[in-house]
Amino acid sequence: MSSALDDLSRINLGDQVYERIAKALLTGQMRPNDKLTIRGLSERWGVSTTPIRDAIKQLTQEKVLEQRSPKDVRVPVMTQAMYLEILQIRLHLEGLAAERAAERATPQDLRDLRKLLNRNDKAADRQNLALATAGNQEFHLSLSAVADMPTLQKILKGLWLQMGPLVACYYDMQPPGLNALHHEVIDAMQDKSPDRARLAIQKDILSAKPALLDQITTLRTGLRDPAEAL
Amino acid sequence: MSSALDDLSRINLGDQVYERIAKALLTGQMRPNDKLTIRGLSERWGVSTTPIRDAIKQLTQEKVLEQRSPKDVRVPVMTQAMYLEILQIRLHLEGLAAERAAERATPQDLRDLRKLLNRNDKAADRQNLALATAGNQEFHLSLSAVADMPTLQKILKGLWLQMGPLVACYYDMQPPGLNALHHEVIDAMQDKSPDRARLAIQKDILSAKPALLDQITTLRTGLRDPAEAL
DNA sequence: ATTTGATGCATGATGCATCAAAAAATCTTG
DNA sequence: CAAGATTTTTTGATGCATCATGCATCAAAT
Repeated sequence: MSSALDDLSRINLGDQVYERIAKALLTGQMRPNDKLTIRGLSERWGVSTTPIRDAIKQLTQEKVLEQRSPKDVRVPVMTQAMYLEILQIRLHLEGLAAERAAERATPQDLRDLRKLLNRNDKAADRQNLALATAGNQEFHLSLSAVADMPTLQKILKGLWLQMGPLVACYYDMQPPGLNALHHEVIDAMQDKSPDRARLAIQKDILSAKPALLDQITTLRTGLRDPAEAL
Repeated sequence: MSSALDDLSRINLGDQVYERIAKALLTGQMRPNDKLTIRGLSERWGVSTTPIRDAIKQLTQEKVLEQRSPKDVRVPVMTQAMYLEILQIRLHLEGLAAERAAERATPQDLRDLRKLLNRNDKAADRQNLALATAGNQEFHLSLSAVADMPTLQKILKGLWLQMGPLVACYYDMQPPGLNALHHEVIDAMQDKSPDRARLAIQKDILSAKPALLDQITTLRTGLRDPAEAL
């Protein structure tokens, strides 16, 4: 299960810190507008400054973290424009991934995906937020894995990370339910219907749109500058 | 003209080194299979190890450079599979950029783009490879700029960097000519025809496909391991 | 009371020393 | 002469000291 994590102690510290920050963003342990400092995380996690600096630099470059000023790096507050842009990109790219995945999926791939979906459904039933959000993301990314498109997967991973804090905040108050559309994607893949698979995943992506737009407004008004309270 | 470059001395060294390596890749000064070492570049360019390390780390993470083993970072040799994957992604994303650009382009945008194309045509006439390749790339990226989609542009920039060494090798022996399809893209934008703009840019992207596939085969046979020469 | 300027602290950038791992070169042995 | 073992060299990762800069705080002047 943790084939990639077993070697965690072997790979370099910077990457470990990267994953740690990524996880914190995805699970809502780091919230929009939170400030990150090299020395702060260094002391908190007992790691020297260099690996922390590496990780923050990379995340900043990927736009997962935002550099507001030379010494002020924060978890970005998603704007509506940014969300809508990411949405368009995802519709195209995840649609592409679903198509190709439908063309290439092996019986084993389909079994694995169904197993994953069952796990997600159970997590949703039990209101296990962390597992449900992680599972949801894993499903979306696994399409590009089945499609055998590593470059595409890397791009999508980045986009998911950017949306991470927003989604985490949302699930925080509005836990996810079962996801029929995910099952429809797999059914389409099993029928070798790229078009249906694409449409299903696109519909799934769009289904979250209204709620996330709401969440964006909530966050931005909630985090409004105290000065505006006049 | 160099609004973003005036502050070059102000921004951090790591980013300067990043740009320098990027330029070297795009202009063919660094070739596929070339090995990069921190200390090597450090001495060559008179910069300390830290900024070089930063730049190489970021480029490696973006898959612009390839980490073959823990201490062996190289300019990747593009595979056919990788090229075809990037091609699919670009068809979708640059198509999207062209559509949105066509919807939003202002008269000023159109003037700027035409000016750019004229410059490119002249560069092609004069067989100025460096200018022609840079200009070609600038045109493609400017579509996402006009579309006002910064996230999309960042993704496309990364993909272009990945293809950089391949394109540089190709232009090296097969200089580019005028590009009628680029003009067609702008004409479509001026007519506010997103569909035509998308089709034109997609056609342009595909027009390079056969030649680049050839180039891939050439490179891979040319760089074949000496051991195979039995 | 408000604004402005000076001072000190926090912080990122950079350079460098050290260490362990990898690679290269050299030597040994069959 | 070849293949393996061993030594030497190269190299990336990490930690840390230093430096320049930005920010906040506080006091003084208006």
